[in-house]
Amino acid sequence: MAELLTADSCALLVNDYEENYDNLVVQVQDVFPGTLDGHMLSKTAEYGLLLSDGRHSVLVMLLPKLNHLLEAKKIISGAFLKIEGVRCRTMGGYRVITITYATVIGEPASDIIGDPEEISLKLNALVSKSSAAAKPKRHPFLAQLKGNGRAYGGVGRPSEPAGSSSFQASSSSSKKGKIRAAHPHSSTFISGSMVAESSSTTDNPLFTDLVPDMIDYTVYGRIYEMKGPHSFRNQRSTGKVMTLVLKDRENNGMRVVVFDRAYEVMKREAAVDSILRITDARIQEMAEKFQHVGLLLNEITLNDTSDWEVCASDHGIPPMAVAFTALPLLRAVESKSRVNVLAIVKEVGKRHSFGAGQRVASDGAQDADTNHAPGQVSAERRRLEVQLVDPSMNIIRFTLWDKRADMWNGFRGNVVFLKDVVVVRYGGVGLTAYDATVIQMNPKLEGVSELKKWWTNLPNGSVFQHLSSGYSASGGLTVDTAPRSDPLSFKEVLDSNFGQDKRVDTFHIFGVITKIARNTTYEACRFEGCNRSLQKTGFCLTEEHAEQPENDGEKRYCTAEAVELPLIAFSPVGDVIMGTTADEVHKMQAHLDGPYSELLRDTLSGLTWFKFTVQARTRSWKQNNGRMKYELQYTVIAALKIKDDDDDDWDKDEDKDGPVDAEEVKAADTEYNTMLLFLYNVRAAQRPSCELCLRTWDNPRLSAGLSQKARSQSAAG
DNA sequence: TACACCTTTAGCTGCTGATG
DNA sequence: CATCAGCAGCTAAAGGTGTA
Repeated sequence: MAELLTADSCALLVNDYEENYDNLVVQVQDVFPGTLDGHMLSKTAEYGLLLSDGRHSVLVMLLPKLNHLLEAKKIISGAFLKIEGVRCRTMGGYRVITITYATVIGEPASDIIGDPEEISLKLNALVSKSSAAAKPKRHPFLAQLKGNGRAYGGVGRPSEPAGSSSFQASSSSSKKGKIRAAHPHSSTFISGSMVAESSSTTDNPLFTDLVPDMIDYTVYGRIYEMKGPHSFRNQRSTGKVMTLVLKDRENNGMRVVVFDRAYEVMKREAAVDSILRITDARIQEMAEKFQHVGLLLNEITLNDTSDWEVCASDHGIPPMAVAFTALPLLRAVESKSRVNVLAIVKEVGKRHSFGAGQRVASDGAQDADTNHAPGQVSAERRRLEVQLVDPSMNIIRFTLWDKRADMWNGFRGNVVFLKDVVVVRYGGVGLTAYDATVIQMNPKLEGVSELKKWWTNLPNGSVFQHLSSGYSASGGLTVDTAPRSDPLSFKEVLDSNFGQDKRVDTFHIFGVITKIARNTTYEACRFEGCNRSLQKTGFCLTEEHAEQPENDGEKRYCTAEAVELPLIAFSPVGDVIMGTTADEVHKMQAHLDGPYSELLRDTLSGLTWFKFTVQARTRSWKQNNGRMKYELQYTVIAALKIKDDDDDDWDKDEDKDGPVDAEEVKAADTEYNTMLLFLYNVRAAQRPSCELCLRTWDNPRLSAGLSQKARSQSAAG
């Protein structure tokens, strides 16, 4: 049995920063749940193993994805484990070894081979004599803060009394020698009997070297987190506080608490990823309630007298090591979760300006009484939509609001790093920047150059799959971004539950416009992205747009077109449908017999096929009688001219989401219903009633489906 | 004035839960 | 001199386009 074991494998695990092993076999001495103060460390249970090579034993963590080996009772005391993947970190002054890949070999032995002595994982950090030496630090993962020792027997074997030789205690029993704080690149190999040696870190101390009340030091760290400031109140005082998490060059996590004026300066000058120099700031033991996995047990506090600054140099601190969530995985992520994303900017939409009132709650109608009176001047809200891609060939929509939208400075092809971006579910999965979200263009992070290379070498005509079911028309995103590639027939749309209840669905349909109405334009605010009308009052009701730019007296026009189903298309999509800008259409409209009728004739020729991207959603609003009304609505959010015999302007390059060739058009012709787009006049006199709309369908089944849908929707309201 | 359609985030409140 | 919760869940507050 003993011959199975690899000699000195425990020492290898402790000292070697290798991540892969071919033939490292150890015996499982013990299995226990990883706890901190009696609590499981995370929602995913994490387990610790005491592994033995016959001479020594070492405490390791098991990556939760290997928990199935425990559940299957394969990893039990006495079992032999072939370790193939290992991750080794320094945390809280301890070596934390995590087994990332292992297989169980052979049959478990009935007893433990030899009389192994547990190797301490405590690093020989520099400590002051006053406090830290007297109060031994605790292993960040496995220490029992109440000093009860390791919690035995959680898995695979019956309960056993908590050993007096707790993990912490065993570190003090390291009579055999201490482990040197091995540098990752150090080739020094320590086997069997280990050499006590103190690290020479006085010149450039690590966070592990800091102890309470220490003075005469300077440390450097990279900001990983920035929270607050938020208000607090206690018996003695009230104030505001900001908390940072910094990591030093060996990835030790240090909490930094910023008080008083210091947080104002910090907020102004520093950001996530900034390097901070801190000199002689107060160090104190962290209150238990703030202790957290990955953080040292001491913290630094800064106030207005503290000596710190943001540095330009990284002082040897490696780039941020961040765990990213790949785009396709976001489909499975709970709404409102915060994730980190590294992706390529595929498209940047246009900033859209709209008002901030008259909100009807998306979930439930109860708070709809916050409705604003129409025509009242109100503040502006701005939205920007960005499409991100990664090598999974998926696209996701990233939304920014107001200041965040203004501050966006990314372009197509940029690598963007989003830290703590929020997963939202609105028409499929999307991302929204919240206050805490950190946005960095072209960051210095691992994986960035690979990502850039992937984007640069992407073959032309590559097809992306959209994870969001849609995006906003007002974002001005190009039509080559397809939420779904296959077009639906009208019947399929009408028979579906698209857009019902809280669903927001985006899909494609093919169609030919056969009827079009006049006077589909109105004079709009001249501020970019704002579609509000100037017609009634002569000024924009958005407060910030009160002063209209002169523009040589030129008016700016927007299209507000409604098409049947009922479909709705505003600028800029309306412009695509019309084949010209709303401004031009408006000029033409002045002379009905001139170019406008030509435009209509061309548009209605039946030769121009469109691929429409349509978004279905149920809208709700509060009626005057206090009851809610619901209506299913179809909005055109993108229109792509896919075939026009007379039109040489058809830009083939525009169609990047897959070939839309003659064959596809033909398929649409035969497979799908011919869609009659009746662009009716929004003016009352010429606006057909709903009944009239329905009668224009030549397919009675579709008409029936539509009117039934309309009935059921109004019945719901 | 009523109706139809567009649809988010910040900030506050109040609870958490093992232990004796 | 020492100061610090965190989170889920709820709610307020934020305009714009148009017609009848």
